[in-house]
Amino acid sequence: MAASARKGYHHGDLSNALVEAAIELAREGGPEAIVLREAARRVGVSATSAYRHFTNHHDLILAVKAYAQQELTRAMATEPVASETDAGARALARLHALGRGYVRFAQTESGWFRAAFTREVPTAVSSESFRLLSDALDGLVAAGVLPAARRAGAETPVWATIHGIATLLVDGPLASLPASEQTETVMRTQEFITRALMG
Amino acid sequence: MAASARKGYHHGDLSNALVEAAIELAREGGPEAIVLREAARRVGVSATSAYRHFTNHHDLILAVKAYAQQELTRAMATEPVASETDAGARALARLHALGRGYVRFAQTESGWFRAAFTREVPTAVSSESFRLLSDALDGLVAAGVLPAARRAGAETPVWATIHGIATLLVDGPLASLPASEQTETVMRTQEFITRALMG
DNA sequence: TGTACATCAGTGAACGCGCGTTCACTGATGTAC
DNA sequence: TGTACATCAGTGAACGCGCGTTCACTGATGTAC
Repeated sequence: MAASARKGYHHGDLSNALVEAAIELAREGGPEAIVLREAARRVGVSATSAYRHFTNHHDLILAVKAYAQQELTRAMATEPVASETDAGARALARLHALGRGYVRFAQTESGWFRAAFTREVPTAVSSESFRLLSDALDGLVAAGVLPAARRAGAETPVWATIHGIATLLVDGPLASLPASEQTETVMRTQEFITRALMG
Repeated sequence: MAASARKGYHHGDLSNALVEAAIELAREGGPEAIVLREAARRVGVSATSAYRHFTNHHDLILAVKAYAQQELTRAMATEPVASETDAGARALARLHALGRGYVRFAQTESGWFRAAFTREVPTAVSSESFRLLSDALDGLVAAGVLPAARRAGAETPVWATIHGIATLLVDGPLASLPASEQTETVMRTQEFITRALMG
């Protein structure tokens, strides 16, 4: 059911309605499931009408990809942070929360997660989520727990590690692991990151 | 050009010829490019004939995926190892070579790399490449450079890190980085792993 | 050594599918006078 | 306040595409007697 039902011949908010339908398709089946005709069908509109609002199929996918990236960022930002009294531990807890949010998003919204990284439509790094990570690393330095000499360029290896575990668990050969082992694996990976940064 | 040209009505080695053609398709365009009809076309045979050797399209993809995993393992195993005199450094060099091989394979044969991890046809972990990693980690313990207490379950975080960087570089948002920065990034990631294991 | 016959490995035509996209159109809306 | 008309946002029919797969078939091969 589309967010805004039609009122008459003109829809009024078709562009948004189509994107919303496409987002739902991606949620259910990942980026491959973003089918222009199906999105139009769900909104209750002819397939052709989409071309008044998007230049083509890729354009629609792009909109969904942007949304999925934004949701990933939100999952990272809203993941609860373990409360700690020590400043160093607090900074570390913040970093871990980002990682947990990332992996959890991949697990609970794997369709969106895959859409956020679809090759179909190449995009640059989402600067927002990269910023969250940067800030958390800065926090580690400020708390005196990460040597400043190691700070430069630390984002990428941390990101790679979390992205790797998320991908392997959700999309890859570790998907068949029982849930308890998946959790265990994620925790070990977080410890791994901790040690790499300040071990 | 198929490896074994036809001689008459019967091909003689059609099953292999089709797999080889499919492997080449994947090399050029990744797993999505594995098209049964196209493989048959390249071998010079009717599309229908494939069904004498494979139950369906997925079956063909599976064969290609297995091959790609095997090639990945081979790339890891054949990557030159930096020579070191110290036993600890030697063990570490071995681990680094595996990672370099992994990333290099992803970069130079990205079609195969993606095929090795295609969701289209789910498979378990390739035990061979996992074994290489296990052995390298055992080597670190034997050389006294990785504390035995940290050995258990170390494979996954290391794998995740390398897999993550490979994926981001080849398939993802880091693909647009200039080559020199890519190399730099991979090196930093290797150091990151080193520190996590023995820092 | 020859022959009947089962089996195997190919063939070509066709089906059904669903997609993205184009085209000429029409109904609704808003603006100039 | 009413009307002409440009513009905007929809429509339905159709195209072309290429895919995986099924079907009834035929040519080649090998084995039993």
